Amino acid sequence: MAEEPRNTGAHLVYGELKRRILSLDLKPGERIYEPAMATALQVSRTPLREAIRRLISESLLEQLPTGGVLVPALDEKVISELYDVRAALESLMAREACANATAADLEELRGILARNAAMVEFADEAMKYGVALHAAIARIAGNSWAQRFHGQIASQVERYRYFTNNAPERRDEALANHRLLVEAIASKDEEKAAKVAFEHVIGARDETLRVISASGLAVE
Amino acid sequence: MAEEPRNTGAHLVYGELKRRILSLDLKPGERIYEPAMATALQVSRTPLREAIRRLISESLLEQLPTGGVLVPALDEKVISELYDVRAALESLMAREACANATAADLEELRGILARNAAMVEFADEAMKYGVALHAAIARIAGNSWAQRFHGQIASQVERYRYFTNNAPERRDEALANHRLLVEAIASKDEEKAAKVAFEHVIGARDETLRVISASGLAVE
DNA sequence: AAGAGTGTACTTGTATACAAGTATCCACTT
DNA sequence: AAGTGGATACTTGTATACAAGTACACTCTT
Repeated sequence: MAEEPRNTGAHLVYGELKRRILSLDLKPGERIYEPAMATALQVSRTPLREAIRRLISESLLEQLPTGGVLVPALDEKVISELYDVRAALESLMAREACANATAADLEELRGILARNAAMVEFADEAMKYGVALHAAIARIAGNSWAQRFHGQIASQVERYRYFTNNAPERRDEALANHRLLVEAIASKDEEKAAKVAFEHVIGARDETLRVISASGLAVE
Repeated sequence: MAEEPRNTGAHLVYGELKRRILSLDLKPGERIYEPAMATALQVSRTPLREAIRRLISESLLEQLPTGGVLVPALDEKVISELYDVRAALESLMAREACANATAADLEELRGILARNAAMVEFADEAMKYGVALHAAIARIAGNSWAQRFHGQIASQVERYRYFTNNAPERRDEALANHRLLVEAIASKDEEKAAKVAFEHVIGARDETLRVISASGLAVE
């Protein structure tokens, strides 16, 4: 995850393309033509290709057998897989956070939790502190590979953001799970923490799948 | 993991560089200079750079803040992280295999197990069937993202191959764990399967760390 | 002698020209 | 009319030339 964003053109192009993909500004299924995109971004094909290759390696772009490149379609099966892997990773990080958390760390977690609770009626803020909690746990766990994979998963899931459920009762449930998680970490109960984290994410998965099957997922 | 290895020069170079990195033919800490490597591999810098970038994105190469590229050093902390993530992923796949395994799948797993048992006295063969068992479970689980990450982890671990313990008693223990795992999958006991897989890999981690601290890990 | 400054050799980053391959469209054949 | 053949326009893949930046050594100063 530790990105050194060296001010090279390829990195800027990477960031811009990634932003467009995650925001669905570049539509799923849409093909990318190098010359057109290069002129649009005002760079030559060389740094553009570098950015494209990197995005392919993260599955934020997809390579056709013949060599063309396109934005991957959205897919219900894939999102289920993503949440499952995310559950496994967050579960692991919760477990490792148990072993590593200092008193100061626990204070930080409880602080985030309190802000989360205070803001639970505001969807944006609640989401923000939820993410902050996960980030803090990831930092405490200190497993760079878990963080890296988790970051890739998060990027993927971002494309399905439209289908996540932010209803108030859902936020209450998340908050309750977060409380359980922090307390498990505080009591150094690895098994409990791992289990709570796992099931929390699985719950989010099922909820998202429910929203998708209700609202319909456009796949071309 | 589904790689379409299109016969492009960049892919060949990628494969060759990866092979050299994993075999420690390119030594940890060694820097890579594009012009020299390009002439050595008889391609221009363009496909070489493409391969290098891809390897960087998999952390099989490392980029210096100033732009140079080198082979990452071996590091005891990292290998612990790798095994932990691997444990989480294999645990997940074992769980998912429980849900998906057909009678034919179980037969396949038991077949591999039997061959593993028959060959337990031969290190290479035993290792081979161990890998085959994990591959079969991964296939049955059918989670492409878990497989993808697991593959990356496996590549990383490959560089530490020298430090893995292949002693006979170690192989017996692995076989016993594999038996437990297959039986858990056969009985559709997700929690059991997940737990056995997790602890099996954690055991391998501890053994590897023991070997490393005994034999000493050369870091420059 | 130690340090700062400068110049040179070499590195990576980018643009562009070219080669090879793919798809599409139209004419032509059956 | 349908299908096949080929020519054409356009795609991606590669090589190379060039620009920008980095590191290192050497000299000159103090």
